[in-house]
Amino acid sequence: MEKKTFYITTPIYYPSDKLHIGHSYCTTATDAMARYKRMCGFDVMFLTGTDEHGQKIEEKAKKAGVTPQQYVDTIVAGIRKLWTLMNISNDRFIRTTDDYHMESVGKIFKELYDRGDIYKGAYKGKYCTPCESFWTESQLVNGNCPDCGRPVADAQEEAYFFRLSNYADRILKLYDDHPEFLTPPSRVNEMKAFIHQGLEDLCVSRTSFTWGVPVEFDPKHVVYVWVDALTNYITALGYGNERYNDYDRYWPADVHFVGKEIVRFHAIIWPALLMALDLPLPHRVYGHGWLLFDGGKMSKSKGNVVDPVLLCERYGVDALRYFLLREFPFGSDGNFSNEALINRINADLANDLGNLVSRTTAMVEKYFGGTLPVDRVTDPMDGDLLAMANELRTRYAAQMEQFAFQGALIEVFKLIARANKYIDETAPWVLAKDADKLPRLATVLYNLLECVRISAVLLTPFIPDSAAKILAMLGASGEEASWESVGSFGGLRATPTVVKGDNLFPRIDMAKELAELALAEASTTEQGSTDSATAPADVDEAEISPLAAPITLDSFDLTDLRVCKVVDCTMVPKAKKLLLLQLDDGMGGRQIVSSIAKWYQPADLIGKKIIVIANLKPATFCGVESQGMLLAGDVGTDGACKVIFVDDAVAAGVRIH
RNA sequence: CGCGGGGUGGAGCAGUCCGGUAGCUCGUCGGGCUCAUAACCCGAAGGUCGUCAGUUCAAAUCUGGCCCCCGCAACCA
Repeated sequence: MEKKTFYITTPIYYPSDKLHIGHSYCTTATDAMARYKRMCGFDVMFLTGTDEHGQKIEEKAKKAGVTPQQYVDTIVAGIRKLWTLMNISNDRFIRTTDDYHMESVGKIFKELYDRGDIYKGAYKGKYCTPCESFWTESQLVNGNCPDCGRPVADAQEEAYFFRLSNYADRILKLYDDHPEFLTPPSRVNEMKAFIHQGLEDLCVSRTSFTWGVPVEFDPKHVVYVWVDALTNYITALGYGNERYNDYDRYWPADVHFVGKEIVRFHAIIWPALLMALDLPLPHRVYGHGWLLFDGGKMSKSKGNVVDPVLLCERYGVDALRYFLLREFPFGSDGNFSNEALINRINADLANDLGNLVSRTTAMVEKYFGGTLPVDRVTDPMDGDLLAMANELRTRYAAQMEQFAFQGALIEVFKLIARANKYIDETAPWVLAKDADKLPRLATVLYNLLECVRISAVLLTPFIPDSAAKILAMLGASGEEASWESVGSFGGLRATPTVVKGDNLFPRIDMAKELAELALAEASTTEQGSTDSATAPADVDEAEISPLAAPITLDSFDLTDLRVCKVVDCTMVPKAKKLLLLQLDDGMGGRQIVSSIAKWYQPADLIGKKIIVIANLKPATFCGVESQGMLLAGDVGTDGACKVIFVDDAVAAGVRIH
């Protein structure tokens, strides 16, 4: 009989920068699911890859002085290395710059055009002639070109459009007919609301850049992201190309794992494209949550991007994989913190699992020289443990089938905790003192080994290397390490031989580690960019950023600092973070905007004297011009700051030097 | 009325779809054990589940209003 297939994908990532922990999260989850399904006997296809075209890459490459292809090649090499490091078991890796993919995209675009689902229209926007760039309303800064600041003009560009609007009804029906299509369910409401706002046809080609798949029948156009990126899920199987021949075998996909920010593309645009092509739809799309850092979104400018490579090096791949999938419910956002990571490693992996393995194997060696004898004496007090072990696989599977990684791991660790308790209840060290009790002792230790074995098998998708080490200590391989063998208690042979290994997960000294981690992250951040040093994690003293490069007095004099009196202060309309300050600068007055509304009320500032960079080029925020910047010192990790106030004796307008 | 997520013991979270004794980890306090990675086991303190109202025999859970926090949206001066 043919094995049942299971096709699972991650999004293809955009290689404009190094990947961060958020990408690792999604990919690790996908990997765990793929490994789980393989263990259950499915013929699994696990696909990941990179989305490499587009204007942004083109620009980045230009800045770096390399070709776009050279640029992405470097980044993609890093990504593949990261997945190797993290033990990701993808079966295939697709790049949208792969020739076979580009060939397929060309054909798909043409087919959609021939079917009438793609038509030629005009893309309206704002055009900056000197920069030769199109911008949307929302990209403009103060109504001007965001690059050069010069005025833009209404313009239109010829473009091809996909008739997305035609599919609104069919997509709504899809959600109703197949409630499992998009999960968790909260995402469905969001999509319905979006569709009800009215779907517009989708721009699927551009002429303003060239880094993409050319439109075969109109070569000044390149295919824009949607048709190029989303179709990777079928081109990687060989749809429209000769490179692979797996489309019939694996399509439709069983599940696309995607971040919640791209649910819309996968739950609206992708099904619409497939409908237009008359192809079957994926069974499920799962929109997982984000990892937040200190409650805020990770971003480069906040300096809180967490580097997965660094964490793997310090704690091991399995510890990181375990943490990511145990700490956070997959469908919701989660707060990443170094403290939580270390805490989780210590509490679960070191204290509970690692220590259980250690104490169990140590006792088998100590009391029986490593091999259990065959004589047994059971006791009613074993019942609870055995019942739990018997049920575990069923409970675990129920969670895994819902992509509830956290729930599945909680189930396994309930057995691990129960086993630790069982040691206390049975007190093997007491049994060991009485030769008559040795059969009972052997039973106790067998029960423990068996629980360890079942746990290790079920943990394999999450912590593959460590689970393998545990099974090796028990001498369990082949059938004794199989999914079938953990369906009920007793799969381990009666007289196992055990070899105690090294500590699987050494305990981590929290205080010491947090301090070192803060330093390590700071140094990687500095290498990567000019961003200020990363936020200190639970370190008492504020982190002091490194001294800037020396300057001359002349260069300092370029900065005109003035004492200004705050005459009036109000909130900027429609802005949450901005205060508008009217200042007496001794030169007729000026206004500045400052993003300190979170920490200062207008009343806190009125009448005070502050220092302003007075010759800073004016800029506009939320439609309000700011003619300078006030000085303030950071006091927190979230941008909190204290304004520098000046002694009232200094008159407004005085230059600071 | 811009869109979305969230508010549960000191901290971080589960539970909310499918109402029925409020659970987990860490921390604190007390006890036990000595096989083990100063780990493990037991016990205790600590919560009006943001708030107001409604439905119900019964609400963290369902309904409506309000408050607060966060992300995104032209807000990193």
